Amino acid sequence: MNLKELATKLGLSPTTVSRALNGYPEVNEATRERVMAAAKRHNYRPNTRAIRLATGRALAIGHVIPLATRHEIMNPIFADFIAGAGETYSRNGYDMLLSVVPDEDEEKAYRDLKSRGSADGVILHAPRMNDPRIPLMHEIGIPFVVHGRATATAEPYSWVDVNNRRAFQRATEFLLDLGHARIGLVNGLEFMDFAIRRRTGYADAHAARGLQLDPALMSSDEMTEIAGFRAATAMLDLPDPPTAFLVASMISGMGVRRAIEGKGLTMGKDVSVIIHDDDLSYLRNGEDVPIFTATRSSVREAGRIAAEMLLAIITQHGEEPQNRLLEAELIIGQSTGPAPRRT
Amino acid sequence: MNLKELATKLGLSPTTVSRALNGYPEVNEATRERVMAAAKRHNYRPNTRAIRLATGRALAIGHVIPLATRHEIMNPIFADFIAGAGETYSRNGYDMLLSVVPDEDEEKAYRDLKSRGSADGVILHAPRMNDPRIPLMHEIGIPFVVHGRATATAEPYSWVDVNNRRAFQRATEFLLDLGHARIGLVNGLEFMDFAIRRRTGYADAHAARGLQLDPALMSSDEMTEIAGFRAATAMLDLPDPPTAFLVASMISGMGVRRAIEGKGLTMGKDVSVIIHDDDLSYLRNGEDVPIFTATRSSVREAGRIAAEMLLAIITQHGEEPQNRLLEAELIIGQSTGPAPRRT
DNA sequence: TTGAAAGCGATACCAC
DNA sequence: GTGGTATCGCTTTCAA
Repeated sequence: MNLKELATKLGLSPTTVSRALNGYPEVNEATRERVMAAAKRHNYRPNTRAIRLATGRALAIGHVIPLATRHEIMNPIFADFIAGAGETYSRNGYDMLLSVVPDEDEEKAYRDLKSRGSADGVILHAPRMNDPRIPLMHEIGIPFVVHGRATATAEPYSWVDVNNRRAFQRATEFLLDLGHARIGLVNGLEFMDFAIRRRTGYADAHAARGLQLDPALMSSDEMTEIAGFRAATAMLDLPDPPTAFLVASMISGMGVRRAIEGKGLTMGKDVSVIIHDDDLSYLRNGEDVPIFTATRSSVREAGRIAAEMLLAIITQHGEEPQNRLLEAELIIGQSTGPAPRRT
Repeated sequence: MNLKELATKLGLSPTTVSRALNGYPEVNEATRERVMAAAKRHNYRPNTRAIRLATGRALAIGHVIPLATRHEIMNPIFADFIAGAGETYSRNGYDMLLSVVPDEDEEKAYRDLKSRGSADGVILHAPRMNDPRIPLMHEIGIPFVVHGRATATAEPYSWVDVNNRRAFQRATEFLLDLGHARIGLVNGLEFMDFAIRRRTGYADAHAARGLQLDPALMSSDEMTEIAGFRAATAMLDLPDPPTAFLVASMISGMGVRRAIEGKGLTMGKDVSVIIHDDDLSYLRNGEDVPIFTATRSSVREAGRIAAEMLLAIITQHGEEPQNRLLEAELIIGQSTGPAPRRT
C-alpha cells in the first residue's frame, strides 16, 4: 500500500493525503480524519526510501566503529551509550547506522557516510587528545556530537561527557578519608581523553591535602584484565605497597582483584578497591553491598542526551555548539570500610 | 557530484555511465575506463538514497535489540557477533541497522522494518524455545537468519550456531579426566536455547561414563555476577562440594571466582574452573596461562557467516534454508591442571 | 554499444 | 483546502 493507492482509494490526491498524514495545517479536519482512519485501516506506512530521496535527508545517524578498537564496542560502557542513543533515535523516527570498518578505513567511512548520503549526522566515540576526527567532521561538513571531549582541540564542537575528573577526585577523597595514604591508580591509556581527566582528579585530591604523588602508584595501560593484573601486582610488590586501589574499568578491575587474591589478600579487608564504570556489587556474606556504582546509568543518559543534541542540531540546524557535563553517580557501601593498615 | 553531472562532463548519457560503473558487460572497455577514471577523479559516490528507491532494495540489514534484554548487547558475545557481521556488511555495501526498542515494541519493530522498507533482511539473536519471532518473520515475509537455534520450532529456517553441546561436553570430559568427580554447572537461564544445549553436553559427558547427575550441582540463572556468586556459593556450602566448576559466561564467571575467593579457596589450586565465552587468561606467577578460550573467535566467525548467508539469501533469493554449526575453539593450559582433591 | 525515457514513492511548489 | 506536476538521483526497459 503506497501513497498513490491510498489516495485513489480515498478519492483524494496524493498531495492532500501526504499533507493530512504529516500534520499540515491547511488540511480540512474532516478530511484529515478520514485519511488517518484509512491509513490505519490499510496499515499504510510511508516508504522510507522515497521520503529520504524526496527530502534529501537520510533519517539516520551514523556510528563508526573501527575494528582495532573493537574492545570499545565490547565495552559495557559503549553498549550503555548505544542503548541510550538508540532509544532516542527510535522515538524520533531515525535509524541507527553502525559501520564496522577496518581501522585504516575509518576516515573513508565518515566520508562515505556523507557523500553517499546515508547519515545526517554522526556521533564520535572515545576521543583522544587532539583527535583528528574533529577537524575531519568540520571538513566533511557533517553535523556531529562527541561522546567525551578532545583535549587540545581548538575548534568548538558539541559534546556530552561524564565528569571523569570529579568522579575520580571524589573516589580518591573517599579513600583518603578512610585513612589510606597510599592509593594505587590503575588507569586506562592516557592518550584517551577520559583517562587524562581521571588521573587529574586523582592528582587533585592529593594536591588538595598537600600529598605528594608517587609515580610508582600510578599506572596507565589498556583496560584489560591482564594489564590490571600486572599493574596491581607490581604495586603490591613495592616495599611500601598501596592499601587501596582506584581502578578505571570493570575489566581491569578483574585483573586487580586477581592480583590481590594472588597475594593472599582479601578485598574489602586487607585492601580497599573502588572500580569505576562498574555496576557490580561487592559481595560479602552473600549480601550485595555496592562499592562503587559509577557511570552505568550516567552513560546511558549521556547516550540519550547526545542523540537529542544531535537531532536538534540537524533539524534546527546551525545552532551553536552545546556541551553537557554529567555527574557520575557515586554509591559507596560499607564493604569498602577502612582496610586494616598494612604498614 | 551526481550521475547526471558526471555524464554531462563525459559527454555520455547517465545510462551509459551507470552501466559502466556497475560493471555491465555491454559497455565498451575504453568507455568504461574513461568513466571509471572520471568517477575517481571527481570523487563520485552514487547516492544511496536514490539507488534504494530505484532498485527497491534497502541495502541494509536490521538487528532489533529489545531493551529489556539489554544485557545482550552488553554481552561481549553479542559484540563479537556484531563485529563479524558488520565487517561483511561493509564489504558488500550494506548498512547495519540497529533498532533499540522497548520490549513491548519488538514485534512492531520488525513489521516496520519490512513495511517501511528499511531493511532487506534481519538477523535474530538469542532464540528461545519455540521462539515466536520465527513464525513472525515468515508471516512478515522478510528474509532472516538466526544466530542460534530455536528448539521445538517446526518450520525450517536458516541458522548459524556454535556447537554449545559439544563444547560443554568436551569441557566436562576434560574435568572428569583430571579426576574431578563433582563438577558444578553454572548455566544461563534454560529457556534460552543455547543454555539447554550446554546442559545437555554436560549431562552427556556424565552419562557416557555412567555417572549420575546431582541436581544440587546444576544451577540455571541469569548470566550475571551476582547469580554466579550465589550459585557457586550454594554449591561450595554443600556437604560434598564440587572440586570444579563449568561456567556459562565471563560475567557469571566473575561471580564464581568471587565465591571461591570468599571461601578462602584458590582457583587453579583448590578448585578448577572452566569459563565458557571467555578469552581471558588465568594468571599464575605473572604469566598468562590460558584456561579456556571458548567461543570468542567462533562467535565473530558466526557473525561473518550469518551475514554472508543472509546476503546470499537476499540476492539469489529463494534458497533453501541453510545451517552452519561451528565448533568452538577449546584451549586449555596447564593452570587448570588437577586440583587437589578436597575429599 | 549507446541513449531516451519511464519509473521508484514520496515531497513541495504553484495553481485553482 | 485541494490537486497537478516537477523533483530527488538513480536503475532499467526499449529503441536505435
